[in-house]
Amino acid sequence: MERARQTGTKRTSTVRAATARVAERTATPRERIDQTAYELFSRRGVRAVGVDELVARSGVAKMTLYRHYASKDQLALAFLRRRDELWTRAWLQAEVERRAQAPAERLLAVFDVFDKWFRRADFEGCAFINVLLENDRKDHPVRLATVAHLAAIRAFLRGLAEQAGVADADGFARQWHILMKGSIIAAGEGDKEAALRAQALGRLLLAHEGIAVGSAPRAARRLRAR
Amino acid sequence: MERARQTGTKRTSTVRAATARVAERTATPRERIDQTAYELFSRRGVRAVGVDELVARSGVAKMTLYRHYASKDQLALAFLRRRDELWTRAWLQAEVERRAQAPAERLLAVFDVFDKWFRRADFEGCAFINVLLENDRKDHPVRLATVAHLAAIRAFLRGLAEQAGVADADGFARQWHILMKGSIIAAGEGDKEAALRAQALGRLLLAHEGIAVGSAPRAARRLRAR
DNA sequence: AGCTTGTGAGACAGACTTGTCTTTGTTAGG
DNA sequence: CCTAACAAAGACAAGTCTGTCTCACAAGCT
Repeated sequence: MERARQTGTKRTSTVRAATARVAERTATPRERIDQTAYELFSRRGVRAVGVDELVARSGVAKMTLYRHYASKDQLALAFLRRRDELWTRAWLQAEVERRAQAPAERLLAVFDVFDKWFRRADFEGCAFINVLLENDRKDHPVRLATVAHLAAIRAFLRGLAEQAGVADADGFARQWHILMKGSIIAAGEGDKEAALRAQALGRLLLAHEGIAVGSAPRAARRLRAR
Repeated sequence: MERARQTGTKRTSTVRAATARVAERTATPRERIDQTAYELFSRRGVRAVGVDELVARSGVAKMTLYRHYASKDQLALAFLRRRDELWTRAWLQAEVERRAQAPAERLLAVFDVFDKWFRRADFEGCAFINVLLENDRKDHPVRLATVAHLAAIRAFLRGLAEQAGVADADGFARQWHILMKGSIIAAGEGDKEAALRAQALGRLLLAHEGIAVGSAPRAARRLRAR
């Protein structure tokens, strides 16, 4: 079984070998831990990142980490909360609300934001889905937390659906979320147009609900025309 | 970090402790290995299953496994081929073709098959997605194989789309696959109605392509009515 | 009978895992 | 200035991981 896990930085045989620092040296140890955990867990999942690497890259002593977090699981839970703050709220929701005003337009804007995300060279996939699937036991607290954070995304969608006047806002939000998750997996396979494909399906759903939206933006029309 | 990985059978501290046999004793060692790997990898992914457990549950010596497969990665590749044979072709495709004749009806039947799958108590998720996401390196051979197997599923969808007279059959198949993958993740979160939600979106897409299909089956109408 | 081949059982190596402990600074507050 | 608290570095424990090795045994073939 191959065990190399280099993420850009080369790694020698020993764990402690020159691993690039991920967090600034100026921040407090706690902040360096959180920052490093965020970047490593986001990209590779919780399981694939060891405490040793985390400690080495944040430039912090292992005992310092274990003083702030009782276990790696606790750190994982803190990471998921941070991901919810930074990714779901400060990024996805904020970008969506910045790009459109009307609720239906905001729902469609989700996929405009995804489109830019999928085209980034360092596209990392959805950390919640990654952590959800890497945990086989259904009752594991880390897994339960990811399910809750995914439900929080759905709550945002449901709010928009209600504002848009959808009858069954919960069912609508679950359908919209299926489009989002499906497109993220497709993007992980390498399909960079996945967001536009999902958005086209979203337009059909909005139309079926009798909700008017503006004409398709240029990018979506380009996809349809090819 | 919790490390327990019990899957129904209780496990004591030592790996070799009484683990239930998964494969019949009558089969050849090679068959017992393949059978055990299929069941364990399908349910928990490759990473989470150790060679020791694999060996204990198949009732085979470790050296016997390593005589047939040079490494765990090679065994994982064999598993993916077997999953393609048993899950994709002998199960999904066969069930779809059994349930409907017309290509558009067969596309919709995918979600009828998924519906029964999602409601099974031992629903295990899509092994291809699981293996895809548990491997961070994009060039890893196991990851490349999963991408190929997912593309094989899409090829089946594309064939049906062509028969149904869809103009852009590849784009259509990718959209349909997004619905499938999204619904699988939703089912993994616990939404047992996910297949019907995705099917409703599929109906909208077929209608948009100008393809006539029969009325919604009882289950889908029930979902819409609630 | 003798020999080859495959097999089960298990010890073992070397690396990696999480988490604890000790020792040596270093820094901030009184 | 002195002390208390925090932190860095790293050894260490106990267990896991993949993969190799030996040894005994059993079936099939010549």
